[in-house]
Amino acid sequence: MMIISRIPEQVIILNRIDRPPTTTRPDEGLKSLVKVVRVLHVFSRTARALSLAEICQRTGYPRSTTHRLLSSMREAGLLDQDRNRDRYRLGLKLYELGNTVLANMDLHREARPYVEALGRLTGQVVHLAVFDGRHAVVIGKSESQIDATSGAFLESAPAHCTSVGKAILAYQPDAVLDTFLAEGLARFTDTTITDPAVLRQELELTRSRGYSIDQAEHQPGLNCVAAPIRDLSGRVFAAVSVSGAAWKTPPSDVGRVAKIVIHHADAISRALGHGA
Amino acid sequence: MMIISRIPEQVIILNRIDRPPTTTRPDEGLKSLVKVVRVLHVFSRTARALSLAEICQRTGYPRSTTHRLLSSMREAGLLDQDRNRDRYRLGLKLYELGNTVLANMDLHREARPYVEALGRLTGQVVHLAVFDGRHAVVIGKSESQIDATSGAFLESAPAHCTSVGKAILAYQPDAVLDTFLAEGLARFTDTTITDPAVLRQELELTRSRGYSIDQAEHQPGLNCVAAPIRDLSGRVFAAVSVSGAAWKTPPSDVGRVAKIVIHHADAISRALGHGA
DNA sequence: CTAAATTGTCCCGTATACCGGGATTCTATT
DNA sequence: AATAGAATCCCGGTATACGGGACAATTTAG
Repeated sequence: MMIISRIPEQVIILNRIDRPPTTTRPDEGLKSLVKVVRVLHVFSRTARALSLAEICQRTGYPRSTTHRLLSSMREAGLLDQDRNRDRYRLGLKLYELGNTVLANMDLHREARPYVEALGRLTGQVVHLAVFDGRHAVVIGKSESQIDATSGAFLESAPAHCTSVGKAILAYQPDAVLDTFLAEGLARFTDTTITDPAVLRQELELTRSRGYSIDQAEHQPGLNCVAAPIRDLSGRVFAAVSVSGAAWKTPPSDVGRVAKIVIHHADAISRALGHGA
Repeated sequence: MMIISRIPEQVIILNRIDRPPTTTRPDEGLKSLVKVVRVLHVFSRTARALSLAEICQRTGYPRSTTHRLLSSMREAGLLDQDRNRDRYRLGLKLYELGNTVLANMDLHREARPYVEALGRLTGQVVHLAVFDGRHAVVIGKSESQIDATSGAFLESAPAHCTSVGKAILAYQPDAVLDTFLAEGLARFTDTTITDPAVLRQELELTRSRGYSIDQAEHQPGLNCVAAPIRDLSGRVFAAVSVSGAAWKTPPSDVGRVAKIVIHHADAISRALGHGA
């Protein structure tokens, strides 16, 4: 008995005419997928394992719905469940997918020549890093380019106390920055920025001049200058930096070095298709 | 034997007679989520960027459906799209989620004492690694335990030529192994196993004796012995190994060392809740 | 340069797959 | 053993996603 849908046939023709931009909402698409992603985002480094009730509370979804959702996600491998009746956590499959993302980045190939050139030009160590929401993960280095497809070293450091981290952070949407700040800013040296308000100012400054600096905020005696790299959709997702011992890099040099770093970073962005 | 549904209601019969016409299966849950995951799995290290048509072809879904699906996934951040009308690839958000999975693993905490004990007992270097579908990623080492929450080094090597890799691979479901083999086995030394059939045999052997060995298959002159680690659902997802210079470890020692490695690996599994 | 073929996007009625209140079962606590 | 609280299951009703097909934007062929 389906009496539900009975739409007047006359209206149909008119449909094509009215194409006012306001009526067509950005329509988030599949409703269930929105829910799934929402659930995934409930997990974080401080919320590693959550019960059904906790997930309900944080998402606002009804218990029954959430339960079905979680079961399906577990079945699909997006979530793992501690034993049979216990808490949920992010699934191992996500780790696998994440590593595939990293391995498939064009950044490895495209950035190599620029990273090496930058190393030769400055005579200092150059780092290439991507952002994972919390850390700046180093995927390339002058003199020892990393090849993610055949085994590699990966080094990572918190984003708030490294030049690459701040260069990326400065261009993230507010939501990302808020999430980042929510987990706290650990101190590493006596110059590490641990006050969220101060960091926001620092990022503002970084945006305004186009490059970031690290004054021994992670490792004592080590200064760095970094500039952001954009993917072909224009989003900042990586950065390059030049590092040097503090006593070897007088403040007067920073501006000069920064220009070179920015130039190379922009070249990498272009190689990735940004603005093409 | 199997009673599918215990609802012998006579009343309902009129309304929905056909209960088990097509779906007698354990009901995979949200249909759309199954599709989403299927699409995610179409991507791999050899299929980095795919067009709508290619994805349709590989999944078998109709164009229209796939298009809607891809749009929603892009909106959700699960996929990124090169420019506006171009290919799709796995989204950066997946990388972020993957790193969260790694950071949230109890393995870091729980395994540390056992890894260190194993290092003291054998006097050799001990590695703790997890599997990402392709590589064995080292997340812990005797003498220098890695803390994923505050910055770290990660070293990874292909699974087919390391003891940790083979220990994990030996216990993976067929589908995972097939995917792994499909991308080829790179040669590193003259003992590296590059023939899929030979590797399958080797894994069979590994299963039967409970530990794996690496006879200089990745680095010349370096032998290793590894044993699998299970999470609390019983799945093998990690392994520990002991490495030593080939000339220092006579074949007669392998059995003795393997026993110790297995013992510690099992202890870690238990600490994670396996069999509790 | 035009035409044909291919590929991406949009529309819409329909069928179905999901929603969520509430009953039921299971586990933890007193 | 009894109670409370959480997780799981059920089922009617309806919102939602499906997918054929039209249309638009490319690319390739002529």
